[in-house]
Amino acid sequence: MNREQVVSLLDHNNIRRTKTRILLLEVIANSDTPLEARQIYEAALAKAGDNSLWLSTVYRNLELFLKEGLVSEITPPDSDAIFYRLEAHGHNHYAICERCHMEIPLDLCPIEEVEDQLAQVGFAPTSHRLEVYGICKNCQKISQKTSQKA
Amino acid sequence: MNREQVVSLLDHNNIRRTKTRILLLEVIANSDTPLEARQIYEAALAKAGDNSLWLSTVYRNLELFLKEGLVSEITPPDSDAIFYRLEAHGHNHYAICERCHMEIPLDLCPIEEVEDQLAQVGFAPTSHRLEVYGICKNCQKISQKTSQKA
DNA sequence: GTTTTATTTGCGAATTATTCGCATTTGCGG
DNA sequence: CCGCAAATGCGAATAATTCGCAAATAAAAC
Repeated sequence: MNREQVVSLLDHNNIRRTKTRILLLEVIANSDTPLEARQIYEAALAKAGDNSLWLSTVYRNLELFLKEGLVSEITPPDSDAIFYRLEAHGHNHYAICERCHMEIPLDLCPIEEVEDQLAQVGFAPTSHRLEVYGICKNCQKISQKTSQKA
Repeated sequence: MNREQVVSLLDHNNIRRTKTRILLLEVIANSDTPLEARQIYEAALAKAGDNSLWLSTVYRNLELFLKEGLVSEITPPDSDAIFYRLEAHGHNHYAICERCHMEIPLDLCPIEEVEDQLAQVGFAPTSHRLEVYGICKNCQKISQKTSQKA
């Protein structure tokens, strides 16, 4: 995702387009794995040359992006880290590798199946997500090489 | 879930049954909403009379429970709080109210549908979860009463 | 049912993550 | 351009999480 696309993403959501926000969104959008707040900050620093932004600003903007639905966060089932990723336009179905955190988007949306059940109890859904955790093909290979006995 | 059940849960997972762990699991298991670390700590204190445990111990045990798969954590899509709940024996499909955090277990498991796709890319699933966020019936009522105009 | 041994906890200190406050700067509509 | 609301720089304050180690405790071995 290039700068222009990021900018129009901001515009469409009525978010003022500041240097920092464009930078942060570029980092998030172009990462192939979700990132922690700290990682986003460091990547942004690296991308821009030192001293160009502040950690508190990262937090403030992550909060904003979250609220506006531009990004979403996930936590793996066996740790308590929080990772942020671009919220891909209603596409909340992923397989996520527990080693490298790579995400594989899933085509099928299983929400229809449960809608009946929800309707019966009067639950009004606003969003949903399906996450399949496991080990991706590549990481399987790596662990084969690594563990000759264990 | 009573004390005995909690104890056997620990036993089955080869976790030493200490006073603290039983207490913590009881709190988690008997809450009808997921709780934050701090809340678990406070509820446990209240349940046991003051000074009987320490926040760092709560963290240590949550980490353990997570690793052993006794509990799991979730974060709502629009905040970065981490909530812990009993991991209900492979039952990872919930509708979660964004107001009161109540969970409604879902009957259907949609994982089979995506298995083909995952197999094609060599992804080996270990766990999955489906979360539907929204507003439960009860909270809908409340907001009707509250907001006479807005 | 004692003794032994490895684990867990109490407790506070240390570290890290997150939020706040406020003066200065910056987007953006007129 | 000008003005104003919003955003950022920056550090301080607060909250969350982890660490260290001696004392307490659970399960194993006797």
